[in-house]
Amino acid sequence: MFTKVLVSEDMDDIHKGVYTLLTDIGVLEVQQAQYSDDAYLKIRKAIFDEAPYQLLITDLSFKQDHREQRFKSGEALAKAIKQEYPNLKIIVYSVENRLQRVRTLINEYHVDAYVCKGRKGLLELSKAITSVYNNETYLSPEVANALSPKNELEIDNYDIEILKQLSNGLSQEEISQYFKANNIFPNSLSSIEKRLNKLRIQFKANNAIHLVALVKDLGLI
Amino acid sequence: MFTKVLVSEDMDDIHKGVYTLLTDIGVLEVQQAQYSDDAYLKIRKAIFDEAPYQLLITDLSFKQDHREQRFKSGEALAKAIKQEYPNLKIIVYSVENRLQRVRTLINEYHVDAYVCKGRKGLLELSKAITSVYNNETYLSPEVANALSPKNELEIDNYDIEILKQLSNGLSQEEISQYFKANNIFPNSLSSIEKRLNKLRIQFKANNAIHLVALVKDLGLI
DNA sequence: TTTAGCATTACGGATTTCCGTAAAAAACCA
DNA sequence: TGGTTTTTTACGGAAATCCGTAATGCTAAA
Repeated sequence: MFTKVLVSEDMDDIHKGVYTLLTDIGVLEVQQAQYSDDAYLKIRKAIFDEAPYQLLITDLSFKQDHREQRFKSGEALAKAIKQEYPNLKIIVYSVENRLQRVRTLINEYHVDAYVCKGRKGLLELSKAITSVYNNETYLSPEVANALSPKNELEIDNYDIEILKQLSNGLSQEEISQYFKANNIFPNSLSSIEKRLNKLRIQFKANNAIHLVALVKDLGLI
Repeated sequence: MFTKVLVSEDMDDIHKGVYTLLTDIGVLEVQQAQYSDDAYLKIRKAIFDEAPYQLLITDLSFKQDHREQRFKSGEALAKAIKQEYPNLKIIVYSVENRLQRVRTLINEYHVDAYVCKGRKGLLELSKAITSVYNNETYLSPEVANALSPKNELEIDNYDIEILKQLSNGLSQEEISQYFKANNIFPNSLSSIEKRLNKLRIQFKANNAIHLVALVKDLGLI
């Protein structure tokens, strides 16, 4: 079993639960980082001291306070860590259950497991730890189908960008201007209209307002 | 100190933190309910058995699963409980930090304390318990100013209703129809337009889409 | 009762969105 | 290469919005 684990989690009650779980399954050394930056520094230092962590369990979102953080989220942290230290296993433990985000974390950042906090969160976390220890990836049932594609048929970054700008108050004409200025294609007003129309149908939205409300609720933007 | 406390919280790790806190400060009997409906039933049963709880600590949002719940949220639970058993103290313990919701909970549902989950969540929860035990209300610092009015100058329920319907995909004309059908005044298209215009100015929104996006981010709808 | 002030409604024109069709351009493929 | 499909752009009319102004109605004060 792992012997040295870092838990990056800012809420102490959740950390308490994770901590007991880890000690229960025999992890000797469990450390907590309340800020994502602290986690990063601890990981570096541990490597420098030649006593590296074998596993990082991290939340995705951290409450803001006065301290300015270099890593704004667990996502950024995970990405950086995996790039620099691909050997360090990472389990993301979060309430977030958006498939899109899970997909990015697994496919692009190559984290080793994704566990949804929830009623059975700790139980699943324990499973995840075992799987990861055996070099397998693990996904909570709720997001298990995140990796099977064909889901929510292809909303790409271009779509997201339009929706974002729309929710920022730009008119379709202004979005067209903006795309032209930033060399994003296609960028004619007509294309923007067409794409929005496709999205409206896809999300069964009555109009652009409805559409933006829906995708905001889904967490796509 | 309280002797019998019910914690309505579906995540077992958070519950673990709260549980240790409660036993640490000397509460003898701590029970957990993972579903809001369970909490309601336990409270009723305890009263029926003449061993009522003195305090309910509840989250606001519960993860959904197959079991259909009568109370969709901690809000509904708190409201019902306080109406039927005003003597039972209630502390809401949630990540949610929208002033509007805190205001409703305190002013309309008369919960006794509102604590934001966060880095210092458990600490604040402990303070809240003491305050509530002394018949005082308690608010986390983050939401302390929720009760001072003059905030976000007068967005009333009528405004909220318009914004909600708008985000539901109704056109302004349809909202007018809807208001007429439900005897909400004013309900002419012109009045709706005017009110939306006021809101747009107030929130510095470029258009209706922008407006809805902004108020959704603020958690007003 | 009259009048002033405010809220509600009505109206009209400019702009934007919505939606279908079609031309132009680009990508694809024997 | 020429032909086909797909993508992008263009255009036009109907509907909805944005926005100012004006008419109507209601209430309270003089």
